[in-house]
Amino acid sequence: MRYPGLTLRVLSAKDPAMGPGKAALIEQIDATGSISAAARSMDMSYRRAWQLVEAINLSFKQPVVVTATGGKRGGGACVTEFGRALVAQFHAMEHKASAAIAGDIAQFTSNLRASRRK
Amino acid sequence: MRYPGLTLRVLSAKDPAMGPGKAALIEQIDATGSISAAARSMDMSYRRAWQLVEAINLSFKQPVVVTATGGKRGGGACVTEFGRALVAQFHAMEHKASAAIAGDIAQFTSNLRASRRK
DNA sequence: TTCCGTTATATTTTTATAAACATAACGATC
DNA sequence: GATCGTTATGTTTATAAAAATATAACGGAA
Repeated sequence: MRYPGLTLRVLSAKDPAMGPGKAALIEQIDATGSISAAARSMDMSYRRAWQLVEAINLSFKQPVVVTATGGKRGGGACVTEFGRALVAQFHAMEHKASAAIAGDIAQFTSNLRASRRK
Repeated sequence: MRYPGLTLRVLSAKDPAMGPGKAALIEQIDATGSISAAARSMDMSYRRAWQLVEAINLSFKQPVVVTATGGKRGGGACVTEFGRALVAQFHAMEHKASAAIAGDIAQFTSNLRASRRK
């Protein structure tokens, strides 16, 4: 769901270990089995995706994505059970927080001006 | 309150009309009576603060900050009652959302590695 | 009419971020 | 040992964001 004109960062960090973008990347890696395929599907450069994966793995005590090089299909990447649980918990937090303020959204957005042109 | 290693954007927008930074700026303008004093207190350039104020006022149907030029003390800026209500509601939403996931935070952050040194 | 601190705005410069490009290494398969 | 798609990494270029710099205008007060 998309809300116009409002950013509510309930939690913040200068260099967050997890966020909407990283969660989406992990899910695409899980769906495709490789960093490069995930990057393609998200219209992201492989380099950027790989750097995000590196940052994610360095942030947590346990690995979130494990990779393999070479082999019959060139290699690949897998999301660990720990990683899946992490993403699931992240989404659960999103939903809880979102539900808690659902009633306020309409009131708030009613004050927004209809989008001005350029 | 500050949480490490996690960004949870419950609401998002490409060009948000309101967020933590803008709310803080409005509060400083309200406390100091001028955009320039607010900018100084936040270690922000006057230009940047003014641009944020302009964007805020353009975003909402009613003015949030009203300004005056010249005069005995050079001019100044005031936050409208509408603006104060807006900021109050924003913080109320922050608190509601934060409270809704307070129980998940400790669990989540326990998975974070102790901050690696550069 | 000169002074002051502020609002308001344009222009330039710097910095940070992202993108683009290039290439090495891996290892199973044939 | 040649091939293939992937991981892994360095280097360069382009773009965007921020900062710095500069200046005009405002309008009371002295």
